[in-house]
Amino acid sequence: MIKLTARQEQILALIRDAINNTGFPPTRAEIAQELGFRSANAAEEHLQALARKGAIEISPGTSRGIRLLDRPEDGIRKRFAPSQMMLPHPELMQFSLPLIGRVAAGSPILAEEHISANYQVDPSLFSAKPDYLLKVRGMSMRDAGILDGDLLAVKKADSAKDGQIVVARLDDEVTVKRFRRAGNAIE
Amino acid sequence: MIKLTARQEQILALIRDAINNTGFPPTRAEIAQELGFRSANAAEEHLQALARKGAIEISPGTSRGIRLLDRPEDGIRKRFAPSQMMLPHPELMQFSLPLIGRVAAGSPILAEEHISANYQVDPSLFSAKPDYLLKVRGMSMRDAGILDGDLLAVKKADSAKDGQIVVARLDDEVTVKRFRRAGNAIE
DNA sequence: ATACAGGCTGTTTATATAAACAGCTAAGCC
DNA sequence: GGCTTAGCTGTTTATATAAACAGCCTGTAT
Repeated sequence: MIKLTARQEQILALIRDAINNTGFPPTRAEIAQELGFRSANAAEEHLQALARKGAIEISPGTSRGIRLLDRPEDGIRKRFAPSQMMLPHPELMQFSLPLIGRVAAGSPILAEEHISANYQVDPSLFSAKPDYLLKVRGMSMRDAGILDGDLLAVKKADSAKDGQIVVARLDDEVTVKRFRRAGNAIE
Repeated sequence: MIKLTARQEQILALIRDAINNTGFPPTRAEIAQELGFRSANAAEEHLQALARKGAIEISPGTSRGIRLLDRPEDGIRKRFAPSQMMLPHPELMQFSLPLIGRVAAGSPILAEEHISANYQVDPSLFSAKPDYLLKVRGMSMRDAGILDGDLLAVKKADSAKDGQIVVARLDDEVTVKRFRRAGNAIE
């Protein structure tokens, strides 16, 4: 797929969110409102650009006729679901991680109510057992290779080493960051 | 949920198919055409009936504003539990990490409803046990080697070191970022 | 310097769509 | 019979929505 601009990635993420949250794709007007555009035509042009680049497919003349052309990315479920039922040998056992969704300020991150799903995770992918999964929103960690929509396997810990990527809970916010302490300052 | 008539089940199946095939719910007219109705109002009434019985949810005034309300089976907890009950050998123990999905404002992040799947995760890949998994969306962390669709193992922590990549919760959204504190400001 | 793409505002228009209203039929129920 | 529910046809209307057209601005490549 042709590379997208940052703004186009944002539009794409917004469409994904809309589908996940409402069950159907957004209209041009809804996209414009969400991003603060004064004209819905800005959204229209972004959609055209995304279609040109193969990120989405547009059904002409159809309201909300936006289709994501992402990879299915369901291989995870296919790979792991069966193994869970079998559990033949301990060494082949897979483990299941809860995917944590968006959380409002003040609520415990590991509350059961925030678990949107459980995934079977391939043990060979991790050196230590994570405690849960987080879906990444936004592009702020692009430089660290963490992209919008990423699933973060989170492991609880009381301390973090310098340079480690951690999930920090600051006040009401949970943030994924690379831990780097400079004197008393925490980045 | 109130029991549906055969015809209503058919409508519901049609809606499901439409979403799976096109990516968005059908209009009244499309439902009518699919089933051979001469009037789209027949579809409208079926939708109203389905909404009354709790099978779907309708967004008034919204095109294709149909949302399926069937729970993707609450077997998440059931599937999740077994792997924890076995734990044959401590040293071979695998762990199950839940993939957290969408979470409404104010709800606990690890709620069962937010777990979209469970992944089998290899404990050997982590130095510490993550708490959950997050799926990365977008390319914002590309420079850190975290790509779209990646699973992030998130570990809860009370503090973060400078440079660490952390998961931050802003309002309703979870963002993965590199933790960087400059004086009182947190980037 | 000039062309061009990305990203917008603003306006307009044809049409897609939800949704109300009026009827009609068959089956079940008291 | 009178009443209700499911399941339709047919018509109408207000609005939601896609999509074209005209500009403007800012980089960046040529």
